[in-house]
Amino acid sequence: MKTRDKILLASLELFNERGERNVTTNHIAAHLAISPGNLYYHFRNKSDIIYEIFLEYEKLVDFYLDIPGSRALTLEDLTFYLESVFDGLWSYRFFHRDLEYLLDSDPRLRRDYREFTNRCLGAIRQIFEKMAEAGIIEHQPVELREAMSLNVWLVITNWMAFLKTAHALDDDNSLTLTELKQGIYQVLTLEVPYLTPAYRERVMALREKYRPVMMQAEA
Amino acid sequence: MKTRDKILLASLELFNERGERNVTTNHIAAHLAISPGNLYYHFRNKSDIIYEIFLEYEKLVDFYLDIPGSRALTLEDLTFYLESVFDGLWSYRFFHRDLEYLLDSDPRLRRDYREFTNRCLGAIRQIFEKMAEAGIIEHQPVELREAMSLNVWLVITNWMAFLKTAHALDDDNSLTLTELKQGIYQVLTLEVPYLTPAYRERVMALREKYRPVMMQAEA
DNA sequence: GTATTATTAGAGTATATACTCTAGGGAGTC
DNA sequence: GACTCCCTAGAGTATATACTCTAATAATAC
Repeated sequence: MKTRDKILLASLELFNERGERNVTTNHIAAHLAISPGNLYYHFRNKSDIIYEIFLEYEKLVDFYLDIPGSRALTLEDLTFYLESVFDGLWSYRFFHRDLEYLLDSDPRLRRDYREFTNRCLGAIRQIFEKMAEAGIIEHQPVELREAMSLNVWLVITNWMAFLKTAHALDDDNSLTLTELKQGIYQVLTLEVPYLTPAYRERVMALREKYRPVMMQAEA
Repeated sequence: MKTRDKILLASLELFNERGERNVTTNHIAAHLAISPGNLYYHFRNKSDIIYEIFLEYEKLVDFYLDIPGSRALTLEDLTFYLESVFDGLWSYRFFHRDLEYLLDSDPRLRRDYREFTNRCLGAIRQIFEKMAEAGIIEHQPVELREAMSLNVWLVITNWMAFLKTAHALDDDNSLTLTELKQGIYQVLTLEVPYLTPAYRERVMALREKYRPVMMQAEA
């Protein structure tokens, strides 16, 4: 593998593990057993590394959230979208942790991320529309659908932060992908009241699969 | 005012304005035109300052979210809770921005914040119960109410991050309390499908008051 | 083979950051 | 006046961080 790619991979790994704030360019170089000079030969600065990692993340999510216009949406599609989005969040989980700082330090990233958010919101809206067309949920006024899409986005992007801050994982940072995917339960909760009688049971069963085993230890 | 209190006040102000990560103890001292030695006479380290600020924040929210058990809940009560919570978020807005890092660097804070979250979730659950008792929303199974409370919490605590990252405020950090309170619109959106016929119109009118004027500039 | 280009090592640097240490001032008390 | 206690100044320091610079080595082109 090319050094450049190794740097990106190691950075992502370290960022995810320890948080971007706790990982310096020297750490990354040391982790790869290369010199700082080598790292700076491939990237102008830390921001550039982060930006490239974001581009990968963006590409991944854009790929998953490419909603086909031609055919009707099934429950399997819905499951796939949800699973994929949470997989993406997991693989690039450092990103949302320090998002505000990252956007403040890199105007390109700020601009791109804003557009990325808008595309995601658009995809969520589309999914809602196709769910309504497929008779999974009831039709809703545009205004309500818009606000609901935004709430879905808020729940999706911040479920992990909730787990990491409110959960009882003091010891090691033992967050797992399985726990993260319990966010799907929360997302589907938003749709519960809108389910059609025809689909209610099936969606509720799907939701049940992601139900947290035990929410949290008592204080 | 005592120097100690001045330090807390200036720290909060600078943290809110520039983000905790961008504010050093030297900055705080310089801002107050006192010496670093003086600052460290009053606080052992930066973490201690942050912890004390958190205690203030905690006290404020606990005070607002003290749900009286004796009388029925009114729409005015609900408005008060929502307004108060968003006021609190605004006054201590630096806190959620770097939350994960802060909790990682201070075990006291981690423990206290977790309990704080649980208390807030409890208060939200209570409010839902009292809204059901008052006939504002329909009764719901415990399991659904629990998941809904959590979603309310997610929307409340992350609405600001959404505004700061997705909104088109590149130039100056021109986020206003008014914009922040549009989060109330999002929270009430969660309750829309559960409103009783008796209250539906009134709650929808309340929600409309917080409606964003124009959501976001097109890309 | 030689010239050129791409890659790498590794020492080094300017700046920042959190924090320490010593000396002393001011106010009250005896 | 001397003693004490609280508070403050300000120089100073150890460490970290992002990044640079030079020289050398490997790869490729001709």
